[in-house]
Amino acid sequence: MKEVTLKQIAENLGISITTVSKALKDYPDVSAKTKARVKEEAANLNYKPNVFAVNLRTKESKTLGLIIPEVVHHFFSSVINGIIEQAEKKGYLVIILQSNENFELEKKQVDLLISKRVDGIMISLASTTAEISHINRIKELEIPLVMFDKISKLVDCSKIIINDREAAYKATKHLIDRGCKRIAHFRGPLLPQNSIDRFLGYKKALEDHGITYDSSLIYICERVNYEDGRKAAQQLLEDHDDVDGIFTNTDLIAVGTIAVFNERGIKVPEEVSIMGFSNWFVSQAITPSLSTVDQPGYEMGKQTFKMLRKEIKAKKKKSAFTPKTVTLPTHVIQRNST
Amino acid sequence: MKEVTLKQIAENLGISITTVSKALKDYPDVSAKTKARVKEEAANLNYKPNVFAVNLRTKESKTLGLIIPEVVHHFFSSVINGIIEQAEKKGYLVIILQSNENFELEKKQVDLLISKRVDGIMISLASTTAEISHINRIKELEIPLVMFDKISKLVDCSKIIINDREAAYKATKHLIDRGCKRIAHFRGPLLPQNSIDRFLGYKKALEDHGITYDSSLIYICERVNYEDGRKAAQQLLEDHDDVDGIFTNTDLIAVGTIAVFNERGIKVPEEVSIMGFSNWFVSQAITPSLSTVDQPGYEMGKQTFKMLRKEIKAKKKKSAFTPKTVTLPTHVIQRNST
DNA sequence: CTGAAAGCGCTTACAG
DNA sequence: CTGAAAGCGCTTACAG
Repeated sequence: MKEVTLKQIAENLGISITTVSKALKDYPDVSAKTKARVKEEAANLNYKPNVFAVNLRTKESKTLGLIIPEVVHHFFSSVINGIIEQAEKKGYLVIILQSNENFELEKKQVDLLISKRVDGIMISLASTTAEISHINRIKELEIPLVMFDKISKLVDCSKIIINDREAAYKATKHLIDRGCKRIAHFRGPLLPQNSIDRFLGYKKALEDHGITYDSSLIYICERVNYEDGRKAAQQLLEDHDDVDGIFTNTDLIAVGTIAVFNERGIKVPEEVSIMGFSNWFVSQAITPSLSTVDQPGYEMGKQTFKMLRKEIKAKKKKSAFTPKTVTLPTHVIQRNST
Repeated sequence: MKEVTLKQIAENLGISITTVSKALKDYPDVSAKTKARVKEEAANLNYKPNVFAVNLRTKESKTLGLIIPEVVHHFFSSVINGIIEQAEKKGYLVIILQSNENFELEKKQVDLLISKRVDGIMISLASTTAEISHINRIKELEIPLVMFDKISKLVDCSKIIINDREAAYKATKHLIDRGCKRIAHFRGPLLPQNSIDRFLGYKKALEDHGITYDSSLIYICERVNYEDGRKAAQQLLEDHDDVDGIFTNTDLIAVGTIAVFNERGIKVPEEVSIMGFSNWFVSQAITPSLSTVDQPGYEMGKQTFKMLRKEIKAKKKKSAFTPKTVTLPTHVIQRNST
């Protein structure tokens, strides 16, 4: 099957390639009659423009790049969902890369997307990302860029986030309101801003409510997953016997914690209240169901794409674009673990 | 910042574009000395070939398309993970589209990927896909194609699957082995092959073990999710009081079922045993933990990409390629719900 | 209203 | 060993 080109149509109709091209794009300086003939012939031959040629001419690919720490992840996959749905509606396709929380891989992936000449990049940083020169290179090349969720405050670009500190404050306050006096925190790694902010929100809530902060109640979960939650819970049980509340960095940690407590016959929430973060599907399915903070993944994806599109449009019109930060609301969801 | 092109390098060095191009690609007919000079200059200027031009010339995009029913889905996101990891290693990027189990959307997405001129397409069909002319069009255009998990037997292409019938047979037999005599099946929709096969495996297991098949014990879960599982469970409780085992089409249905039973004080597995399918993360986290069948998502993604790559390579060499079907092994995982 | 021509940036068959 | 030339398929400024 031979590919149909403008040349083909032009020859069939005995007119020039230029006119065919203009007719198909509804240029005003082509007669209605010619337009009709061209369009009919194009439809008959089922003409589809060669995107490779169009890309080369227009210097646009109508393709966006997305770098995300993990794909098998309720929250991030919800973000993907929000992004690709919106993008498709507006004629953009999305290349998805997974950094696997790995800084080196993330750097390579940024290079890959740049050399692919995507029209814009969306990124949520890996937990091990220690510096941001690779991100700044995106800015230098003037490629539209939006960061979401796991951002760096050092990069001057649009950001779609939640207020992690405030959300963590609310979560911790919820434990305090439920009567907890000695509250541990299973936090994420040291680098990511959101893990820092959640820790700070926790600490502030304690201080504001007359509870002394005790650093021995802080446990670090490097991979922020179920296994880490189990380990932290086991360690906590060895170290302390007076903890009556735990605020975890994310739901999976809380699920691991509850699993250990269930196995050991420790009653949740009677003996210890547990608070998750993110509202994964699993949090409503376990027993006891998990109180948590709702983190709007789908909406975050949607807003991320929309912001990127604004920047792309501004760039095309060569009009100025000032990066904006959008903070999405969160709220505590009370279930049976608190 | 001006883009660096071959022309730029050629001018700087006072040689032709042709020679620069050949030097960078290590053509044997360029002197070692010239190659060295060209490579040095290219490195200095941080030259990156313009992919748009390369695509146009080589008629290759080094980009693949993936259409998947749902992204926020443990199994499918694992498949995505397997695909994009392998693809990236081999220099391919992947555009991901979500059909949302919608036939019409799936058709449009196939068109989109075709017009994007991806080098190959990987697809898992939507549950509502009623006919496959859109898939056959991919074949007609000679675009390499691999189907996985939710396939159509009518399409002549490579497939990466599990033996759904056998897996369902094993799952049902497991319930029988655990002493169940009256076993219901919460099945998926009527169209998808895997939902049909799982139903047939269930039926066959009953027959082989002297249990009469009773169509009133079959409930259809259209969206195959938690809510559907809850509804089916509630309906079952109204219709029957003698069921002692349930085999569900997928884990989420089982999770919804267990939730209803927990709320009503029906003991699992003492009164009813429940068997899931797919081994989602959630199945190990709930109480009681869910017995299920392991469905290797990551491996399926990996094999899907590998098969597609073989076909792409064969096409490039214009050598014949015979579609193959790979069936991945599954096994029953016993936990506390049976 | 129509079309010749230049050009996007690369690759490669061919001549010398 | 080097390079002029054609060409991938499109877009668009310009001339008529």
